Amino acid sequence: MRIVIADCSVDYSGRLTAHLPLARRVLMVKADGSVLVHSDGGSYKPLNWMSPPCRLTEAEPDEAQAQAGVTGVWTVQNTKTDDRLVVSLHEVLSDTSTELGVDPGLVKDGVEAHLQKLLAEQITLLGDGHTLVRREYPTAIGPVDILAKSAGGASVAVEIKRRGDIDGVEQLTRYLELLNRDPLLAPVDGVFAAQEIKPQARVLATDRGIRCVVLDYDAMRGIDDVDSRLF
Amino acid sequence: MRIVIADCSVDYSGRLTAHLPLARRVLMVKADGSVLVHSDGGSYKPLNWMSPPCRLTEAEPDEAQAQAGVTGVWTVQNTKTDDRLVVSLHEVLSDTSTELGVDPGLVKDGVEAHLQKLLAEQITLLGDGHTLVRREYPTAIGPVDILAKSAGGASVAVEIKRRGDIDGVEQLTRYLELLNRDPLLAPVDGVFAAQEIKPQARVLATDRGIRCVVLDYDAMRGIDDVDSRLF
DNA sequence: AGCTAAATATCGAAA
DNA sequence: TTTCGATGTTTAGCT
Repeated sequence: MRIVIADCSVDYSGRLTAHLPLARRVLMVKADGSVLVHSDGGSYKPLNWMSPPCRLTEAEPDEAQAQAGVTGVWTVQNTKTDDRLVVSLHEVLSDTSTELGVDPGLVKDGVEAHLQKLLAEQITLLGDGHTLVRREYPTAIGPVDILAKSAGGASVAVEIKRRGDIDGVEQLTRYLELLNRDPLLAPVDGVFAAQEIKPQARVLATDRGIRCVVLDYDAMRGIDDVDSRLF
Repeated sequence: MRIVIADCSVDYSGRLTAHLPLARRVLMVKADGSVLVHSDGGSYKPLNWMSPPCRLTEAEPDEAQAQAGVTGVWTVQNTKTDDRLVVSLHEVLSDTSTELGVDPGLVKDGVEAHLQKLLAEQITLLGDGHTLVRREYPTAIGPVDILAKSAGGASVAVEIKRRGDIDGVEQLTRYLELLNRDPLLAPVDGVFAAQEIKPQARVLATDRGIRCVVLDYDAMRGIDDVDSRLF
């Protein structure tokens, strides 16, 4: 990992073209040759960057560039596409390199897959007497998160989201349209289950006869823990 | 901008919980208090981070932590949510601060609006004899990207995307339904135009009688350049 | 302010 | 390998 702090201007060309005017910035060069250009604000996203696979070449400025105060030019060329990042360095305040080694990587917990697993285990959250048919029930346009049966024996298709948006309702609507063509399943009711359901999504769902269920992740995880202790 | 290179472990809790085992990493502390944890690989995305608004507090390790080799603990707390990032520092190799100032920001060029402009200029890409009626043709549920007429005089509504997804087909379907109610326009054919069309989107479009057209951005831009030179 | 769509998205799993 | 959906998405545009 090489970190350079310098006054620089940056030009990118690839899917789009973009330009960064001269200013003081942090340049991060990773071991794989990728380059990140960071400012002292904004989010974790760099102002500009080049993703691997790519190669960094350093060159002296030509006469006109030198005249403009450029002391060095970095060209970062993607080795598979024609994406290119050109950094024109003016004053360089710092240039240090450190060996970091390979990172052991991130351990995550608590995503949508977990929600699906938990709801499958606690299927009666959909209503008393509900039973699980299967998770990832396959259809021609993709798998339905959960297929269940209600106490009355009707099929229930469940779409699970962390954040319930209009897109999710549209998705479930398509599944329902398809599933209801299957005489072995029809009629199929829809349930839109999410940790948080946006008002517009709720309105659309209700309008289409789709039931909304808000999932309490912590509570579900808690019950899961209790089960783990009991068995 | 403060940059620290150190052996550290990191814990995040918020929307999810995540843990980074002890390893050598780069910590970037921006002027707004946000923190980025970078390794020497991957993309521009940090291994872990805290977005502003947030506050960084540094503390001494407790006895147990000190016993484990921890020399300092950073707690980065989001000031609006209960998201929290905890960095346990072991050996610190480097700790430097630099004043960067406010960045003038990125200048972009060449996105979806450009695709629309190019297709309007090269409307015969839809088929011989096609003529442009207008871009951004207004309807009650929003403007259609392009309205054209085919050689046979039929109306053609075009939805343009950079990446053609199912959403875009749904959007075009809604437009077509509305436009076909207008006796002055009906019948209106649909064309789904994108740089890249996902298979599922293509299936859905075809099923609904919507034609798919893949746009070659570079070729269209090339022709545009030729035109620019001629006139 | 709130919502929707795009992104040089990135990332991971499944087919 | 390609495709597809999720993301602590982030970001920009619009109502």
